[in-house]
Amino acid sequence: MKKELSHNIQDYLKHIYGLTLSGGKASTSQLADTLGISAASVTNMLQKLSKTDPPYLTYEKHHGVALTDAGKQAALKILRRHRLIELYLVEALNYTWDEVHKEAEMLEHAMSPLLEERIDAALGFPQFDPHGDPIPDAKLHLPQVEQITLNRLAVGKIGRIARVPHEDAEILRYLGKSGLRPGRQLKLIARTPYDQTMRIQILDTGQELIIGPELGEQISILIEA
Amino acid sequence: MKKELSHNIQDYLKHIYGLTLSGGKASTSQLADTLGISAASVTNMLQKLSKTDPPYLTYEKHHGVALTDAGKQAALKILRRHRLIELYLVEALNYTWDEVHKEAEMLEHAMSPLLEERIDAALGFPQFDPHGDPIPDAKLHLPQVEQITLNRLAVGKIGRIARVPHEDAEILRYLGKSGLRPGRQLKLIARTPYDQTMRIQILDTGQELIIGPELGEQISILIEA
DNA sequence: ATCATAATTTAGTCTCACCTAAAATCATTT
DNA sequence: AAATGATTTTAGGTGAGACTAAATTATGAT
Repeated sequence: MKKELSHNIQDYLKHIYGLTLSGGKASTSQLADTLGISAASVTNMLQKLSKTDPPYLTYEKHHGVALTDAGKQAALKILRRHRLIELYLVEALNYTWDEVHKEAEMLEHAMSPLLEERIDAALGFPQFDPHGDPIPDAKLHLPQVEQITLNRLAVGKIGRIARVPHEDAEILRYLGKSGLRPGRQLKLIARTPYDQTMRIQILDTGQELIIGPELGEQISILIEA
Repeated sequence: MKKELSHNIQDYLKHIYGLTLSGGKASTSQLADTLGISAASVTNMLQKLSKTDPPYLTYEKHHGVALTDAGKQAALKILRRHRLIELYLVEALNYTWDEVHKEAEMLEHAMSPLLEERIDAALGFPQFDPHGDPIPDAKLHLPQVEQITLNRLAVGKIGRIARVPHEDAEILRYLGKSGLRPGRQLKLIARTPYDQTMRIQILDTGQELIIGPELGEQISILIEA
């Protein structure tokens, strides 16, 4: 019943959570892509995970999957560990924010509840990881925040960066160099009508940057003015 | 060639290293016992590990195994990680020494070279873990120490505790309560001829204790007087 | 030296999580 | 409504690492 889920299964659930965050279902091929394995393998696993007791996801042939509550809980548990580790590595062990994702990916599966608790306490029960992603608390509740993507910020408005993408080390090094990190205030100077490219200014440093809409979609903002 | 060894194989090598430390070979059944699996499974794996390129151990039917140099290097690498983790947990995350072994057992397989390096540095390149076991350095060299088991200490002599057993949490809690930990000075008051039971005094606290020969074999001492 | 018992090895299975190739289904355009 | 192309599923297979049962080899007591 309260069996430990395998590393693999935890990864599946985590990725499904990520893919279904904005509402819909996750498709077999999306998962195959993000997990880096074949679609056939994914199908097998999805069928298996929909037939456990309790089931971790709802599965309908050819129509993708969504997490059940049990699946969501399991995903949040890993996510909590992942994000606590990321923050801990930065705070305590001098990691830069582009180094932590891969490391956390390995450690999250080897973390005991005790270690989770100790790290949480050592960090002062933090709510956000180095990329601004929310950390579920011990009861797996997420901090509620209201944020929009940079793409949806109106021209002339000021906002505070809440969250940046977290997986790609190269992007993170670029963002870091540009001063684009959670907590910083930015103002949207202009948006090109044709291709939606944005010109922004980071108020803390005065620096101006051009940001395309793909990246803009992945940056979340708290509106301030 | 420079393939990553599987967790399982790493565990085999680590345990073989432990069992052959004092010179001899490790037997199939010893390994089956310490690994908690069947002897048949062990035989399979040993044969496999003796036929790799390079081989990790030398195997002769019915006569046990010993590590090759390649096997020893691999074992020391895990041991280094294991012991660094143990010390780190105690120093940085408020673990007690009876909690760290199991945790390290999991984490050692999920540790990147970078994390190993950062933890090593954060600890100031330590030479011994919380139980007094030597930590191989980055080049996998062990600190040289001269120590004998408590069983071999002469009556009336004073020694400093160098090393205690590390796996059994219950023993560790007992040792901790008794003040029996690395660094403490003790004097061997008497040894019963019949059953080799020892009466010792911990000089730092004045406390006296009775220790049997099985435990005495597992406690290492630096002779001081 | 023989015999009983213990330790080890062989042989044959099992499960897990992946794979490829082929078949089936769905979605879109004509 | 049919055809094309993309996605998904089925079917069958692989390697790792465990298992049990049976066979073999070693050991130790008489």
